Amino acid sequence: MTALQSPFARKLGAFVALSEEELSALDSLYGRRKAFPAGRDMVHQGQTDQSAYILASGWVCSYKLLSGGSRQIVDFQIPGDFLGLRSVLFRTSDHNVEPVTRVEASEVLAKDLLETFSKTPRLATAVLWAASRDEAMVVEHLVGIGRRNAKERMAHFLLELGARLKLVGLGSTSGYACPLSQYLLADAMGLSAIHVNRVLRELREEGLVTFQHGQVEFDDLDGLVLLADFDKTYLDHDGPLLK
Amino acid sequence: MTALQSPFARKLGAFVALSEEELSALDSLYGRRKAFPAGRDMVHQGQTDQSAYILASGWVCSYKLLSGGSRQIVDFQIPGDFLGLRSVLFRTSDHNVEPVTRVEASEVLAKDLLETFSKTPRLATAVLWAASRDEAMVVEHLVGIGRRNAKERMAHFLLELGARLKLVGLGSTSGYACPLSQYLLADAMGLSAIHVNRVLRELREEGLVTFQHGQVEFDDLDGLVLLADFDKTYLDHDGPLLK
DNA sequence: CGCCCCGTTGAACTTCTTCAATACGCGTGG
DNA sequence: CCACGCGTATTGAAGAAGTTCAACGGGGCG
Repeated sequence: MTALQSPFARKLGAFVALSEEELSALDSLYGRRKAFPAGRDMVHQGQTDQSAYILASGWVCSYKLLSGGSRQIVDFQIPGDFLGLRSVLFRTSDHNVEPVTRVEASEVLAKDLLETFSKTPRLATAVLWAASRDEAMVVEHLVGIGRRNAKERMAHFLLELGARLKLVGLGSTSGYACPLSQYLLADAMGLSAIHVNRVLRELREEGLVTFQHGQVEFDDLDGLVLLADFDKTYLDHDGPLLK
Repeated sequence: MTALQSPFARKLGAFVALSEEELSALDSLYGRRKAFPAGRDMVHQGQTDQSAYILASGWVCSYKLLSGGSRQIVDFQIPGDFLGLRSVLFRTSDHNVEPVTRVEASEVLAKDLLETFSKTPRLATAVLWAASRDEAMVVEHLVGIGRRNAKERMAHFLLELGARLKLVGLGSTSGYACPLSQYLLADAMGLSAIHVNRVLRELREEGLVTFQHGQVEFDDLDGLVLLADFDKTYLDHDGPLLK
């Protein structure tokens, strides 16, 4: 159980130390497992009454389109992330969701979710904690686009992604596998794809990070953290915050 | 009662038609009334265990500081807005809150809030609806900074603010009073104050909107909406969404 | 009166975008 | 098996958008 935890359990475990009982309650949450091919939207803007999902494998992005045709990616979800928590609670999806890779996700029914929460409140705390972190990340993203230049922004993004992946066992302080194209990066960072390319080259040439062939390698983690003004505290928590 | 509603009641009423009973339950929510002078932070980053507030008068902004000294304003709160709902539920404030003007706000204790929610669920729905709208606004803000140029961004911002103010009776389709300096606008839009000045001049000279002497006047609302790619639907709802 | 904050404008400069062209890998159909 | 097309990565050069530096005017307040 401990060795083969799901990414979701692993992530929650970083926030709240979970008992065997709570872990099994978590298992009962998982509904039907569904697969989605890369590229075709899972969720459309304005769609109502949809399920939530827990990502088991693969990456997705949440984005909004503008009338001019450009798009802004609001955030990425990686394995272990909860998808559509808000839209279950409020039944309003104001953005689209597109799988970046092939994706496997477990459906979570609103009923089961609420039931589990009332039976194991610590689990609810953990999930809401995770949701709160997601919100904070959107704010941090906003700050980055508004007040960081392209290089700092990219550095911060790669570090944050690394921290999140490490939390679910998909990365380490030395690097991680990353399926994002430069076009996706551009839409996330509010840049052009060409500039993304240049920025990545500069970061590489300065010996800070190498992002090539779907692999991010931190060549100088401290230097990168410094450049990005990255808050290292939540990069490094190995034990649960709440015993 | 109906004539002299608080801004908060007025806003919730736009989402959910409230009965007399629900309105009086709302009244019981309001705790001690506090006043804050302009300029001195009400909430600091990292502060724990603080109250929530409902703004009665005045404007505040929520912002984050970067190590370089620049800051990014995440959003503004106006009369009727709930302040710190999240930090009551999660007890983590990851940003600062500064009054833009002198502010009067009613304290809301977590206990009273939850109690009221369980007694009058429709009120809970209304509050969460409002919270959800706030979240959506942060996302829209992110999109604007990432993918709209300065003029479109400013236009969108002024329209959104107008829509929010109209909801609480502090504005109309022709304009509203706005205490924000060009420096505050700059920090909100991710621009320099100088460029904000230029953009405002251009918008004025093109006959779209005039922002001078603390007053925003929509000179050509349709033209502005067009320029900003503004979703007019929630600008215009005069009646409650939920009877 | 003088100070400070805010608004305003000009001019030089940086950052990022756009346009254009080339290269590479991979899968498909001939 | 190879040619072709498509999506992605890469680079150069010109141009647009926004920043920075510098200076000045006006109004409110101690």
